[in-house]
Amino acid sequence: MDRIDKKLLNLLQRDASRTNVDMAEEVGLSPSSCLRRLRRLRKTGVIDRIVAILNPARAGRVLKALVTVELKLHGEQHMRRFLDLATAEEAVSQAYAVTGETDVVLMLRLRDMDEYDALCDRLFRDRTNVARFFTMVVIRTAKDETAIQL
Amino acid sequence: MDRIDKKLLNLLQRDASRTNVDMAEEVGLSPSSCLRRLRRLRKTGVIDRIVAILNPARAGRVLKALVTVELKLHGEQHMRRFLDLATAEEAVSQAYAVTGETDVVLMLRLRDMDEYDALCDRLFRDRTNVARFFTMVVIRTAKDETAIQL
DNA sequence: ATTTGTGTGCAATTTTATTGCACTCTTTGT
DNA sequence: ACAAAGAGTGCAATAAAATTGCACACAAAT
Repeated sequence: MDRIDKKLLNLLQRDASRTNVDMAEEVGLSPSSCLRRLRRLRKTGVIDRIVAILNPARAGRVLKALVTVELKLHGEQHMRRFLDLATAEEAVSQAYAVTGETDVVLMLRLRDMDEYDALCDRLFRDRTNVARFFTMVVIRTAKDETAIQL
Repeated sequence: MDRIDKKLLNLLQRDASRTNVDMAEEVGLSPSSCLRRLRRLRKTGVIDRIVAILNPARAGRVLKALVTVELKLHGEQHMRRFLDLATAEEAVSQAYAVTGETDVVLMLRLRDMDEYDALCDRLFRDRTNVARFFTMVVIRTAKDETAIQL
């Protein structure tokens, strides 16, 4: 992981659709040498994957919401059961077990409030071990960055 | 946005490093026709960008934390000022203005607790208009999905 | 000094991306 | 109903990029 690798990773995190030839020139390497570095970065797992990021609005998920969840029973198996339940939901894009005031935090991407309502039914009511939950609807997204600064 | 477009988007959201030829075959189109669809999806902004997702641990950001922030002054300009401050921080990967108990939620990716400490100094103390903040350190990431289900 | 391992550039080859073209199908206007 | 226009497709030729073998350079270890 030298300076050139970091440079490549920064480029890729911003735009991974560029050609190898193009990036090779930018970092000052031959295309073949650059390609070997890229393959190594993927193989060693520094690069987890290359993906397309869609425009949520254009993809039909207009609403974002954060939900903090407090469980009734806090045992490992109860925690896991709830996380499994949440993870299986399409509308749940992030799910974390956390320290602090609550046990779980979820990030939702929703089509509309009906979907929210239905989701609450499945995750938070009935017999799902949830003591309390607080929903924060996202008004403005100031930053939503996939890149990690190196 | 027909069935084939959706199929392509789903493929790309999972793995955008595949070749056009490869995907063309999977969706049952000729490479040229498939390429034209991909270009259209990018041009119209359905595909926002293609990026590399790094392994946070291997990239040196081991800790994740969520912070809910309550501001003292809630005016538009105050909100904006705080969000600008937060957005400028490398360790802040997501920043949202939200409804509910708090005003702002931040997602942090940290190298260590020293970085957290320094960040708190810059964002939450001094004269930064923060009334209160609660930090939830992520214990387990059950889901962290960039894809949007179509 | 020799060996070993890692990284590099060059050049040849294979694979992909890209483009022009003719064709089909659907929609729109007359 | 019929012609025109628009959108999308496959094919084939061409341009560009990825991939690989090879010889060389450099550094660390023996």
